[in-house]
Amino acid sequence: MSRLERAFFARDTLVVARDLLGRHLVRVLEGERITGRIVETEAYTGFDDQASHGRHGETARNRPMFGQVGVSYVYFTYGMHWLLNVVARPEGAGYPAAVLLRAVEPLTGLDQIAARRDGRPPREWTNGPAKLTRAMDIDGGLSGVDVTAPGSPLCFEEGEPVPDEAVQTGPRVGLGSTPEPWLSMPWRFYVADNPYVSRHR
DNA sequence: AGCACGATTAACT
DNA sequence: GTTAATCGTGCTC
Repeated sequence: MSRLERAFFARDTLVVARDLLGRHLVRVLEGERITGRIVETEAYTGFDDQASHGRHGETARNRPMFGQVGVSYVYFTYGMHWLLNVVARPEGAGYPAAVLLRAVEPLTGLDQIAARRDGRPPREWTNGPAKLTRAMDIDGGLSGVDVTAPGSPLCFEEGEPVPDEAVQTGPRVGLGSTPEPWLSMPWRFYVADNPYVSRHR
């Protein structure tokens, strides 16, 4: 299975978020591959997106969002959760942007995932942004990783693209007090009727 | 220096 | 449906 190259991520953030559906997220851990089929993403883009971590400018935390595309951005939130993004924007675009990985369908490394998600049914292993990082042992140490570099502990592979009729969109999740119109922008992408898409209120 | 809150989850009633 | 857990970040004083 071939790896997604830098050019894949050097496109409009919304296009990349959409195109990541059906692709495989690969975590190489102690020589073993934990992989999942991506079924849910969200786009965060531009200085004006009031929901994006990049909205107040560059800081030590959000630095990857301002850097090269195809690099991971992993951050800590709610005092206990790590969330995984990958930087994506057109070449030469002068703004921060990234795609949040919200849910995957487990494919390989099931034993490793099960061990990290002990006691829970498979459906709840990776159906949420913090669940998948827990399942795949992803934390802040994996922020700023070039996912297109050979031998990287994190990468993306071609997988099988999802046809338009199987793609659904909607507002992004968990934005709380974010003002309109950003609160309602349909920048969440997910595979229709897939049991691993995250559930929420 | 202090403080409110978050791109969430799991355990309750 | 409601709420506690838990702490780094970034804004305000």
